[in-house]
Amino acid sequence: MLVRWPQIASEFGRPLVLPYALDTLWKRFHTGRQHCARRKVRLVAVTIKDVARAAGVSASTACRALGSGELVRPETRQRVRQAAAELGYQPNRAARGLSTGRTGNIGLIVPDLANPFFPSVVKGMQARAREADYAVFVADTDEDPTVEYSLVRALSKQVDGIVICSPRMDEDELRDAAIETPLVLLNRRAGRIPSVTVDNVDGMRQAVAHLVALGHHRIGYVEGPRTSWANRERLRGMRSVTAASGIELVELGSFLPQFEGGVAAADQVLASGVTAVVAYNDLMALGLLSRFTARGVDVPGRISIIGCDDIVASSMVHPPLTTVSLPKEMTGRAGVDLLLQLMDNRTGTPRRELPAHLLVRGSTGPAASR
Amino acid sequence: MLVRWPQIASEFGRPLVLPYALDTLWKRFHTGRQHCARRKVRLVAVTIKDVARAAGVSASTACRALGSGELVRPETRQRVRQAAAELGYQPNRAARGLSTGRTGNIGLIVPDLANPFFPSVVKGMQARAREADYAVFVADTDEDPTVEYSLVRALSKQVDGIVICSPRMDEDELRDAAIETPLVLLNRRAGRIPSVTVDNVDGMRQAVAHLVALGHHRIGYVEGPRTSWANRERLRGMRSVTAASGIELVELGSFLPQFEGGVAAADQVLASGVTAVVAYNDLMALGLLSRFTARGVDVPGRISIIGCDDIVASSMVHPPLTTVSLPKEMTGRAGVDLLLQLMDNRTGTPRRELPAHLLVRGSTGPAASR
DNA sequence: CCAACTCCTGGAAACGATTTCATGCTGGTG
DNA sequence: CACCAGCATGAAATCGTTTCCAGGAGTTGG
Repeated sequence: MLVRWPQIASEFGRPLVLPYALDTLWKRFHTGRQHCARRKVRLVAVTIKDVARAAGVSASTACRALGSGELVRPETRQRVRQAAAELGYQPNRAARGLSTGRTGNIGLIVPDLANPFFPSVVKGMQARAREADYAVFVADTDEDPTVEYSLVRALSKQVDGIVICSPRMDEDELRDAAIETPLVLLNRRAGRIPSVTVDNVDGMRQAVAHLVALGHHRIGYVEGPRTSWANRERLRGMRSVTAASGIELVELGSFLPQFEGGVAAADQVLASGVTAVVAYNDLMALGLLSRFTARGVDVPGRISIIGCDDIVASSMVHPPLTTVSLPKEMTGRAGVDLLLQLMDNRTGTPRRELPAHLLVRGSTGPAASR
Repeated sequence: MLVRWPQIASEFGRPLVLPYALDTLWKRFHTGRQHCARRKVRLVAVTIKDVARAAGVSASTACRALGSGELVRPETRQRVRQAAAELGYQPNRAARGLSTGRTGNIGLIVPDLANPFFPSVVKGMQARAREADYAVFVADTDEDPTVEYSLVRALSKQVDGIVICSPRMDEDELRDAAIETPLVLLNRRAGRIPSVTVDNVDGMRQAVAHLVALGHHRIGYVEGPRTSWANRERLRGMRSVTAASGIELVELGSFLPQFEGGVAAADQVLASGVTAVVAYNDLMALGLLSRFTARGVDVPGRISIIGCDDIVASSMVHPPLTTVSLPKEMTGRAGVDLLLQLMDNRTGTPRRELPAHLLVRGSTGPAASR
């Protein structure tokens, strides 16, 4: 039901294809020439009134028929829906937003899109959000907690709820933010704020168990940022698990949670005399590996490395990295789920904890004999 | 000027901090209790009427004062702006959108967020978009041209313009899409659609010149997807440059533009007897490198590798990858620039071509003697 | 036979910002 | 003194959707 309309097209400056009945457009054009000329986009929109007219009902009935469908005779609803489909009606989100106070958008804040961990989370969020007919704004803080807070404030006007992935803010700020707008945290717990986390302690348990089985007795842990909740959890896990197995734990850091941080940590790791090391994340593990390789230290012959996250790059290096794999896309999906739940039912503190699992690849091997 | 309001807070179900004068809120609450209860968010909003009242003018004047500032006495404008600042006024985007027909959003479509090339582009776009007070919707097509087109249609209702990065659609579809909504292409040229591209031919020239200087005479090119314009350009560049230098070019592929594609290509590269290979992108180059390392082929001793893009992972491997570095964030910024330009002046076909430059790292060396 | 009730529908009033149109005021000119 | 241009301002209409309210049609029960 597409109609070409040369007049408008010429005023518009280029060819136009309009999903609209010709006479209606013509009337609009002539009754409000100036208006149309200024607001060009308007011309092509099918409104709910058009649908209502086509179905022979009022706008209010059309609205009810297209919405919940309650309080309308099934026969009427059917007629309206068909008219809407035929005209290709798509509700104007701005108008709906104005009327309902909802935007139909959700926001996602991540520390650094350049860290391959986060794009995976974004993918998961988007997939789930689209299913629920929400669109996602993504914002990046460059690992700056200050930016993080101001982003929450700025975004909160444009979205119905916000998901923050691995927030670096302190707990008070998070609480403040959660008061202003529905908020869900990923990879972090704080107060009564809904959150999706991964069982870091169990992840570390699997890593240590693997190393113990390979005969390692002295294991290093390279810390990431102290502001990271995940780092604190992983450290806690390493401590309790090594203590339980009678293994000696050497704590190193903290370092930047990036490749460079791992490079910087490498020589300290070697000097500490451990035969295996667990890094806060894969980027750092890759940094360790790179520096070891450059210094001619054999991995895993002389030292074993385990990362955390399972980013794509970790299987691209040689040897491929043994790592504690986190369900990244699932984390994103679960975050949206919780947010949706939170948005129509403000009570409660939903929480979700997802499992991690160890992925054994080439960077771990039997402990070197002393 | 924050006021706690226990009554509303209790109805709201949790503590609330309101940036608003107490008496006005009180009035609103009592005149429209039900309404307020339903539309909870509304309660805390400062509208332009509040600003107008505070400044002692009408809403229309307030609007003019906050906008262009024309047609208002400077003194009045000053007063209105101050009132707005004091009340913390933030215009309701939905209402503005309804009135102006603009959304204040722009859309970005990328083939695959998991490819580290694209997040960098996203970062650049976002930085520029925020400067212009636009928000960015990001969507991911999973390399599927069909999804790409339907995403354009879906997004176009919610945004003022769309940027597509490395589109895989064919040219006709792109043209159709560009008719419906302002559109800018990144890494692709098609018809008269505005675009930001990188000088791929010159990038290949630099790569080949480097290899020639190292004594290579027979060079391979591993193709990416045939639907990729960048791939065609790079191939074209390789052909013309090698022809001009009297070098023999071996074309291989096409392969998936991912790590796995490079792995798959590696053995064919070896069998072809070249001493150096240029890959369509870094992910593929990393795949080649990985497979070579696994087979015990010395890089760069036996064979040199050059990638393209300069993703972060390419400096994390051993040896670090020599690559044709593309200005990723700049591409994103320039894309937004063009889109902004296009949105208020529909005529013209702005184009921007950015330079590439070769980054020599460890994966290239002198040609092996035969 | 009328009151009370349910079910569906249409009219109208929001929502908040923008823009058009009308009006009052000032100052300058014939 | 009359008239007009130009400026600053306010009132009102507009965008498209949702929701409230009133009312009509039909049913049930006293």
